[in-house]
Amino acid sequence: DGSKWRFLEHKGPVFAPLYEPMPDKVKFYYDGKPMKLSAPAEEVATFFAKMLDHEYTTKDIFRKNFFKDWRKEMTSEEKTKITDLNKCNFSEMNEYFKAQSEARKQMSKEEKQKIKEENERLLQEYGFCLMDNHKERIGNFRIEPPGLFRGRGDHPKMGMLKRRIRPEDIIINCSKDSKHPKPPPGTKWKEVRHDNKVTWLASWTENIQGSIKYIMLNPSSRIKGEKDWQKYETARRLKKCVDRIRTQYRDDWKSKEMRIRQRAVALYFIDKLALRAGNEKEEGETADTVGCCSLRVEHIKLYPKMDEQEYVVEFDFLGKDSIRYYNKIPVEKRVRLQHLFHSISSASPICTLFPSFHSRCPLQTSILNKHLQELMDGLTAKVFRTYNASITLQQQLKELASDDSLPAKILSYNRANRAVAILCNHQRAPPKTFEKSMQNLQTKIDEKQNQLSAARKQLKAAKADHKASHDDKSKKAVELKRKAIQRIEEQLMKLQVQATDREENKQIALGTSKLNYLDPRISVAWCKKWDVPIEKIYNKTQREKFAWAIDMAEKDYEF
DNA sequence: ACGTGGACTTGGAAGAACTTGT
DNA sequence: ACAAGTTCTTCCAAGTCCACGT
Repeated sequence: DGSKWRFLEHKGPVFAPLYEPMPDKVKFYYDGKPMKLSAPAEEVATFFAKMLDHEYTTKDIFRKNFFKDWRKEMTSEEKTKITDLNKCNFSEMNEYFKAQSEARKQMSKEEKQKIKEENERLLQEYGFCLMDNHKERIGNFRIEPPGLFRGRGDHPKMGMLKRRIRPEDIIINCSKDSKHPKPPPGTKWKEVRHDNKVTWLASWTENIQGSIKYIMLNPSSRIKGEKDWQKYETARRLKKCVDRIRTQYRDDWKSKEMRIRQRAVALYFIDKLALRAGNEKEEGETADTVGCCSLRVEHIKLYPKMDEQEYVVEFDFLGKDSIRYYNKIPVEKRVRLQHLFHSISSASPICTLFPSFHSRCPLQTSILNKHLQELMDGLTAKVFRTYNASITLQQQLKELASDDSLPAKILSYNRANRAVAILCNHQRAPPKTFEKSMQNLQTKIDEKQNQLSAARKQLKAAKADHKASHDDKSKKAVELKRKAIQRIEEQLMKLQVQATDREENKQIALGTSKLNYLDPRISVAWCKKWDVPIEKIYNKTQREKFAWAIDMAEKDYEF
């Protein structure tokens, strides 16, 4: 009936610590002269000071937005005095924070232990709730602290002040018959409601985009786990009818109706390239990123012939989180789509790729999803990502499966995982320490190789010795050397595998696919089949999230 | 039918915690 | 014991999709 729980009790959120004013000796300078700031202005200044080493603070938009919002917190005198951000010197504040974090690192064991215990106490008190007779872990029980908004990519709002959230901003959601959370002394909640049609425990409206933020349960909770399971079951249902759907959209490429042809091409891209749906967004409110339906002419190039291949489409656009998507694919004969090639050559680059000439509006995700819903119950664009990710993992694991050593098996698994991450375009910035850590590994490999050749020489010597003397002692020595070589060879192999894995993973982020796209039962089954301990694949958090799958899947599980 | 707000999933980066080698 | 390196956890932004109201 749409209700998500019958009973819900919790203690409410933990608020961000109050602002602690700077010690007097830490000065802010305007135009070279020290200046004491009012507490509100000083607090916002510290947000900027903390980020001084970050590239953000050099960006024009960031500086402009910050300065505008900072001025709103100033007293009228401050406002008249401070008129130019370039004349502001936050470096003492910046050094103060660096010193503080250094001091934190240098704390004694006891002090660190004390902090740890305090955190643990907070977690025990606020980090859990009671939902339908189960104690469940809350995902984010701390309210986001105030600070400067950091968007990704070219975000027009970067640098704006994210304001402090007070109890008066918070809506609490819990059972009527539960012990309601108490607001801090002298304050009130915005509202206490009892809505069991939703899963969140508390919410507030954030001031940058005006969107709502929630406090929800941890992925290990029943409510998230069931949903996750359901998601993979939907993807498995798609597996059963994907052939039919593919046949249909190929047929639709020939449709007389432009609308249907466009829909079919979009669907093809979503299926083949695992593109996101691409909802329309309000212009100027966010970074300019696109998905399938919001692709513009400027994002693709068509090559009637490229190298050996005919009809190549080149994609180059910024997707979610402003991550660049770049790919070239030869399209199937029938998708050489008259209309795609036609309309693109004449259209302006900023036109959407799927405009509509006959109806007023371009292809929208809602239209696409409505169509998908008719093809299969519960089918939406993102199900294709889940389906293609999971089926790819399963296939790759079949191909890569081997009776190799454990490290080799894990390399195989990571490679399969990597194939999925590449499909979904999950990229990361190469780690700052990447080159160095590769070098270190190489040094280790070289050392191991030297060790190996030394050991081989020793074996030879031992053999010669044995030949000469033929006694038991020398025979034993030969055996020992053999064993030593075997051990070193294993170690060397392990290092080499590690190096390969790391190199291949330089710019690939495996986490997102592992956590959100791969049916965990595939991995559990693979572990059981090949005798790989599940801990090698999933860490503690991941095992908690996928507890349902670990319980459920046997070695013959098929996605 | 359409547009908007709301709820929930997905995403990479940064910071914290742990491990390893010296 | 400690510094460096690696892995885990947290953070919070940015998507998807649906329900609801007009």
